[in-house]
Amino acid sequence: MSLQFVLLGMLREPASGYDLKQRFQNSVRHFWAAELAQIYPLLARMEKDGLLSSEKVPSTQGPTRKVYQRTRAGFEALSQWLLQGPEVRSERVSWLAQVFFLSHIDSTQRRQFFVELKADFKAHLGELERLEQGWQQDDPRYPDALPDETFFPQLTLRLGMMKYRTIIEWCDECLTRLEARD
Amino acid sequence: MSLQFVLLGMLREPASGYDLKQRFQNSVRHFWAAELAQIYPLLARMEKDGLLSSEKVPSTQGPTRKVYQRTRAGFEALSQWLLQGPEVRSERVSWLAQVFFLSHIDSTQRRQFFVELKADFKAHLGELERLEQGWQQDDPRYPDALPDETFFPQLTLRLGMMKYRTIIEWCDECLTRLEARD
DNA sequence: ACACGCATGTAATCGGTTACATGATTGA
DNA sequence: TCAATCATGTAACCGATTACATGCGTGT
Repeated sequence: MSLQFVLLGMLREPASGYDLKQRFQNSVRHFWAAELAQIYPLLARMEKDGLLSSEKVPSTQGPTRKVYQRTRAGFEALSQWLLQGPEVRSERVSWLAQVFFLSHIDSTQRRQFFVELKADFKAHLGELERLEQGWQQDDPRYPDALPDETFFPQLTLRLGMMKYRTIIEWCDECLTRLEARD
Repeated sequence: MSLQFVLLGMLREPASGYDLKQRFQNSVRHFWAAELAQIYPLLARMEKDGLLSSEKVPSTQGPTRKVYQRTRAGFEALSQWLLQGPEVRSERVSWLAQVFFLSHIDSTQRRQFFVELKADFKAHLGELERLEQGWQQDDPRYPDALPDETFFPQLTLRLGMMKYRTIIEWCDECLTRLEARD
């Protein structure tokens, strides 16, 4: 049910489903993704539940837009979610499961696996670093004097980079240890 | 579909659904979880697909056990999965989403959030550290002279600890930065 | 003429969780 | 007697993915 709260959080300013999907791309994408096919029905249900209100706004191109707003109840639900404390759920990381069983393939393939893994996460890290540079250039208050609404997003960005760097470091470590064993 | 491959990987030696669930608890639990209600039907389907074979073995207590074995095709499927390279999928981390929107609650509650988060991950780290100590005491070859079947699991354990330590470090950083802002 | 971006949605399916049903043996 | 462990499964539901359907406006 967290998508509901993510949508509520993103509706600081009114937006359509289409808008929200865009907002996902350049903010929470690294720890939360959602498709339009999931967003549209959920918005409808949230309106029915009184968490959102909507109004139709004609569009310059395409069908009329349905622009949603947070209601008072919506805001309450959001803060309740945050006040409940951190929601730490068990995650599923398939590439870690693959590492766990990597003894089933031969040693060149094993090394290759870590090389690819490292490349993947280097690419992810690069994306975040570019994002950071953008923010840095756009706002001289970056990072510690930022207003609350961007300071907390910045914290998540920072953890993302730290996490990716640990994984890259670990890949290197694995590669040297594998070579030492061969 | 990764659960399928995790099961194939765990079936290095024959096991029942119930056994497999136990094996989850003390090995892959930190990056993959599964309930019996998901395991039983999946095992049945995998047998139908020719990846597993089963035989009924009477039990000392409870109903007769259904013990599964990997077939040749099952082994092929597993190595194919590993040879395809790392499966890096987008993850959903709800507590990070909460941090992203944390500006919606007041500053004491915000700090409280990070305190709880840190405690949660310290507990997780503790579990892994205890697991490591056990392995260390059981096998003098730990960690670099271990046989392949336990060396790779050990790598995943190590990354788990590294990841949790970065998160804890980040929590501390967030707390000092928040105090500096207030 | 055709592809692309805007903008809305539905339907089928899949992976996972929660709750329920059954029944034997063992130990407090 | 009662709870726990062993051991199998089914059913209902929920969250997420993939595929499909529709149609306007703009630029090549």
